Amino acid sequence: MARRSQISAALLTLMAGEERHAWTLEELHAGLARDKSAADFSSVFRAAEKLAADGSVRKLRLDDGRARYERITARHDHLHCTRCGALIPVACMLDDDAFAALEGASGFLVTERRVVLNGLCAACRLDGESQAA
Amino acid sequence: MARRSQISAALLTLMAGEERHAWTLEELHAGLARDKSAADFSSVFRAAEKLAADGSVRKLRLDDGRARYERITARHDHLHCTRCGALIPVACMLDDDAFAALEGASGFLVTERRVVLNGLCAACRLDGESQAA
DNA sequence: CTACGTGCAAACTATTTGCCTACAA
DNA sequence: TTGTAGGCAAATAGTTTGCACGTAG
Repeated sequence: MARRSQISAALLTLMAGEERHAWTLEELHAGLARDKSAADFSSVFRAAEKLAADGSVRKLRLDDGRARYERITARHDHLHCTRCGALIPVACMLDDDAFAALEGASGFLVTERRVVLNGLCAACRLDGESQAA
Repeated sequence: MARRSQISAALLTLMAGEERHAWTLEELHAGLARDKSAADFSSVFRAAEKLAADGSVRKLRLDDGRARYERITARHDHLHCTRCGALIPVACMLDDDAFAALEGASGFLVTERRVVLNGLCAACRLDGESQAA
């Protein structure tokens, strides 16, 4: 595939190298800048979309309206803290039997599962209790 | 609660009266207009947000980036056809045991479940096979 | 020479907010 | 007169696109 995009490569490196689980475009953009691989926001966007298109990363949308990109790893679901914004990966909670039955009966062809539990992470939960906002 | 908002009332009536399961702001706006209850888009937005805030309707975001508002009904999950946009309610598929275990162990407090399966509805699936786009 | 990667700026979509007027309490 | 509803228009946020340039192949 000819010239490999520098930005795409930098994005993959960035995402592989940190513990953060999912990245907004803004975070990716800032991350590259921090690593001296600064690139234009639109270029980051295009590179991220391309990675998502060929399956190298997964794109998802949370209730906060911003898209996230995450590395492809084992299937998992997410906890989303609506206070601090943390996105925490957790083991898949979908009931496979119910799922299979549904797909068979309805004729619906599932291509992506989006399971997100919104709420408060342990830290924010404690925080909120002590200093009730 | 003082003057009841005409728009809020019209929205609830509209949503209760049709089979459509979830509504974008645009659809709500158009729906009111059709019913001779035309209102400004921003007023529809504010009314819908207010209903969502006091729990009369549920707001959710799909991968297409547009917010939807749906009546509160029994707990259910959704199938989202990425071709025709249909949002189909289905019985809840979440594994309650895994769910409870997770909530207990992680300290995460879940306030909302978002379970959406993206894919193709039966109709679009057939359509896509015959006239491969 | 031709395509693709990239930067820069402008366009777009879907909201979201400001401000002003009117009516109900 | 006081707070909220609702219209109108402008502002935002987050993405998305158009165009031009440069270099690898």
